[in-house]
Amino acid sequence: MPWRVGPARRSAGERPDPYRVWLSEVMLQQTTVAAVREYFRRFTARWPDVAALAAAPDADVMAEWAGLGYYARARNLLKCARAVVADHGGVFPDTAEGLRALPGIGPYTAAAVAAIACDEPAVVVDGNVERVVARLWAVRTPLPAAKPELVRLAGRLTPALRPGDHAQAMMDLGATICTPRNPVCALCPVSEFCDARAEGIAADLPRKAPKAEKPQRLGFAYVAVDAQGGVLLERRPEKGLLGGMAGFPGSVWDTAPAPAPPFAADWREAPSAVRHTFTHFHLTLRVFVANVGGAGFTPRADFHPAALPTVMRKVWDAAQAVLVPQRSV
DNA sequence: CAGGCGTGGGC
DNA sequence: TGCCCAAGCCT
Repeated sequence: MPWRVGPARRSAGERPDPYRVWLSEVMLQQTTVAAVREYFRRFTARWPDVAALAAAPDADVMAEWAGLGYYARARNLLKCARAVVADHGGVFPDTAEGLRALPGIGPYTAAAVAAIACDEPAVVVDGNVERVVARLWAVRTPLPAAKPELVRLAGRLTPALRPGDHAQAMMDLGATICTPRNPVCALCPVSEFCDARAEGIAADLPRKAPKAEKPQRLGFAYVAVDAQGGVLLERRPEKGLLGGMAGFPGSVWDTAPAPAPPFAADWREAPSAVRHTFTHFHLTLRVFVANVGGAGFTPRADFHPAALPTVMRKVWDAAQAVLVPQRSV
């Protein structure tokens, strides 16, 4: 990964920049490396250190995070950066315990940053490590009940020397070889020590509690565009789904919402509804469009669909089918 | 403390 | 296609 410090520079005594390690680890929470790479590049180009990020306007950071998901991470990212500047002189704490006290840094991220950036032999346990350890010791207890046991076992493997490299090696092993389905045991460097492999149950571990079915929800979204191409946007409340992000006005999203246009107009329905799946429900949005102006519209020059969360970008895309073409300003 | 909280990719 | 999920945290 581009933000890593390679072995040559490591052996020269160079440590990774804690700011970059922290930023990458927060972005990687529940998110794949492929999805993170470009976001990491843009964030570090625009805000090269924690002081620069701390000084950034909220809306700029939320817009840059748009599309990456779990937007509470972006809100906590800013809170954390500002806390580091305000309470720690602009320097990240150099222990897992100190890091853990900051917003958006939980047990995993605190341990990962401490191990990678500070050489602290912290026990780093993410989903990959849980899987690798559960297989090595053939732990049959389902998650999340097995978590404390898996942390204990992971601690047995954690070395005093190069704990950061160890943590990343464990996670890379889980991401590339000891995968959730079809683990490639033939390529695994520790297959001879793996109890699950010996028992022929590697692919069945770790066991997990069954997940609840996602309910269907419905909603109405309204795209108003004025004669100059300006659009009506609103900022969503700080807490809850898509908190703090920009979006189009609309109804609540539940089983039988009432239409909720922001004002009376000749609303025309887009031919195709938007379908989108969130963590805990499926959503179908009917999209309505009107070519009208009004107060508070965002000028076309300030409107960037890429700064919208993905579900809202889908609404914008669906609206194009019934938008009267605008003359460019 | 179980559930809320996004998204894109892989199979 | 639809379902699985991925380097979790917060309340």
